[in-house]
Amino acid sequence: MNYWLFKTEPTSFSIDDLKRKKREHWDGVRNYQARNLLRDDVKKGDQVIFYHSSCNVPAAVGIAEVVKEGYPDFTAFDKNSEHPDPKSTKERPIWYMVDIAFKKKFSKPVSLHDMRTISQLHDMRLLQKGNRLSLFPISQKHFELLSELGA
DNA sequence: GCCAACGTTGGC
DNA sequence: GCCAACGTTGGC
Repeated sequence: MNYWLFKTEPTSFSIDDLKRKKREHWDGVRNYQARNLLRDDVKKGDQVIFYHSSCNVPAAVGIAEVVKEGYPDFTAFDKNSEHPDPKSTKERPIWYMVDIAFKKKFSKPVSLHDMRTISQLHDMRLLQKGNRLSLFPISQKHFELLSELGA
C-alpha cells in the first residue's frame, strides 16, 4: 500500500465537500508528472492526506482512501467543464483521474507552518522548495505522524 | 498583489 | 535541441 498527499484549493473542493459527497473523482489534473502518477502508481486502497492550498491557513485537513484506480478524466472532454482540453478525446485520452472516498476530517488540522517546525517532516516533498506537483507520494512514517498530529 | 520557481510553448 | 517568453502554482 502507498501513501500520498493530494493538494486542493478548498474554494473549489474541500474536505467538507468530500465528507458530504462521501466519494468523488479527483479531476482536473493537467500536469504530465502528476498524470503519470494517477495513471500508473495510485492504487486502490492507498491512503491519502488531504491538503488545502492557496487559502488562509494551508494545512493537512484529513484522510481519504483511493477507491478507483486511474481512468480517463472525462471532464477534459467537456468544453463546459472547469478544465476542458480539446486535445484529449475519448479515443485518445490524455488526462487521468482516480476516485477517492472520505475517511476522516482532522479535528486539529496540521498547518504548513507547523509542519515546518517538525524535524521528522523536513524531507517531505511538500516542504521543499519549488514543489508544485498537485499530488506526490509520502512515506508511511509521514502519513502516520500527520494522522496522529491531526487526530 | 507580489514574486519565486517551475512547466509549457513555439520560433529558430 | 536551444532558449526566451509566457502561464501557472502557491506561499506570503
